[in-house]
Amino acid sequence: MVSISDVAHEAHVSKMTVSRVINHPEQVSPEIRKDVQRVISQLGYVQNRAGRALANNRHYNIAFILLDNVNEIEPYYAHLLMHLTDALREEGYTLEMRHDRNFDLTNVDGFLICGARHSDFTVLNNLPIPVVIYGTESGITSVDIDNQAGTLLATKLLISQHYQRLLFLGMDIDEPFATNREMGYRQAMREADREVEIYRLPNNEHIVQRFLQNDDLSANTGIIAATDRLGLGALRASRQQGLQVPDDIGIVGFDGIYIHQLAEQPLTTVQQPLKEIAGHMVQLLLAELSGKTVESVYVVPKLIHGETTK
Amino acid sequence: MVSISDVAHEAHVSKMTVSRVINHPEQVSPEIRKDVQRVISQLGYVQNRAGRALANNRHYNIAFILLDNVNEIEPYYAHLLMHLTDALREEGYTLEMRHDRNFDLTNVDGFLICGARHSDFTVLNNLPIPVVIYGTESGITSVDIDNQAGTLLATKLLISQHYQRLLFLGMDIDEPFATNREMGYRQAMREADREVEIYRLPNNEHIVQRFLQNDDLSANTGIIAATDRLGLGALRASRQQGLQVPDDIGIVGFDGIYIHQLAEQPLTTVQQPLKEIAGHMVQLLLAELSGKTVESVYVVPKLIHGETTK
DNA sequence: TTGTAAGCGTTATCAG
DNA sequence: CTGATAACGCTTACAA
Repeated sequence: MVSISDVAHEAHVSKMTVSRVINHPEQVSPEIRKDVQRVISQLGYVQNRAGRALANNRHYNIAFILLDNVNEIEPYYAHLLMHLTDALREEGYTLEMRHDRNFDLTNVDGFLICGARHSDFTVLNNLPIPVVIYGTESGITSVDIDNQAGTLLATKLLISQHYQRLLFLGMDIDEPFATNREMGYRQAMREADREVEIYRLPNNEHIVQRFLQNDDLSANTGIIAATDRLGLGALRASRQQGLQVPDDIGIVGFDGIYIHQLAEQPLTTVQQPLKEIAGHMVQLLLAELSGKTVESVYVVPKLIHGETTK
Repeated sequence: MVSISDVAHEAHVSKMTVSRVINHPEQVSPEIRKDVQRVISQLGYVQNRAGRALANNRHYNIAFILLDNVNEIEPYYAHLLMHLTDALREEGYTLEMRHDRNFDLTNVDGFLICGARHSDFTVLNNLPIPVVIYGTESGITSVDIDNQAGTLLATKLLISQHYQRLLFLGMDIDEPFATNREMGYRQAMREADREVEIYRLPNNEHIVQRFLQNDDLSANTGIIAATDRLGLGALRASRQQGLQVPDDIGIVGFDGIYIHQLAEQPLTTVQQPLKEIAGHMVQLLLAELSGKTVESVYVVPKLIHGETTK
């Protein structure tokens, strides 16, 4: 493996000059800089991360902690992970995968956290290294979609398509994203001067389907679902009752990764822009690492039109 | 952060003795060893990986490369990843996520690869660091399920449940796992002295469903699908034709992660034991890293009984 | 069995 | 703008 010394020797400069060309190029005279850069690419030199880590008292390693139950891991985590990986790699960082609540600080510069529940936040708030969560919680740097804006879009779409009864399938958990998705629906209904109708259920398509069996979904019902899995259950219940989607029933899901495509009819859904989210998470974390104060970021999600709305 | 020197000082020994207690405890006298261990846990000392990496010319970092198209990432990769993470972490290694074909050797001790296609193997064969793939390819250390044994099980199940027409829904790609799954079906049919009926399709439930619409699935058909997505398409086609599953039609999928549970009726499927696979992959890679010669491993998958067989 | 010295590759600091 | 030196935390080789 070619080291910085090899480059220095070959370029007839000191190791420090090479180091500077890499880290503070503006501090090196143009000619020498060019020369060193040429030698670097000629020799195929790449920084040794261990050496740099030791010198900088940094590890160039970020732990990505997925706190959801392994058996409940939704496909979109895999996509978020890939995007985080890319974003970190571009900045010279490694992503270390984890899924425990130890928050072990060993050999890690910061945490990216996903699936954290309310009960985790006291711990997270007191960690001595930077943390960015995917979700919403005051006091912690976070990136999230504007969940309320998402269901607002969804509900308005169904209103504009003249569905009469408009019901919301929410989640039976008390987490900000769940509450916010419900609020978007409430807001749209209020603005349209319509009566709300809300059910809160576990995030499982089979349960939803069974639940809606007992409900006469009569024609012209619009269903705003807090997740694609809930939407999928609604779709199945509708078809089971012999109703046509989207002619009789309109359905909009939420999340827009994988499940909406796998459904019997592709779901119209509010899509989480995971690449954008990952980018923000990494940028915020790196900013915190370099000592800056940062503000949480909220991204407005977009409607993806499938075949469950007109 | 507490370092090896702190421990050495506190325990009134040299750094080397501490190092030995960690790496070669048998070389240290019992009393001193105990004493040092006490100090270690008292101070909460943990090895700095960068220091160790630099001294050992190792990085303690393994790249996990997911070569499938990002948009086609199946949920089971997320699970495999989690298990690989755990297994590596237990051995003191970090998992670095990647999904490109650069095979960049920088700061990495080995590769774990997933989704490699035939065309990748010439490159993989000539890498200067250990590689373990998930899949089958002679010449490269690999871990795989015995795909043929899996479809053999699946086919035998449907035969034993007295389905008359037994058709195989295979994939339209020319990769060993696809071929082997087809061979398991062929073997079972040969042994039962039955005629084979094989269709090869893209791995997409919508396409399969459309394809089978034109086929009169008349009662008593058993369908062996090469993947759960294909099985899901078969399930939908059956229901669309008004046939009862599993009374009229029996279906067995393959993979057994996520999709089989999301289906309208939980699919009977051949499940990939991902935790076991991840464990083998890591063990083989570490063995190679320590210079041992190793043999590829094949794991026999198990049938999971859902509601698409009797 | 234990300790000393040197070095892994990099960068911060300070001197020129 | 450039270079010499020391230091980061750890381990190998050698000495005691």
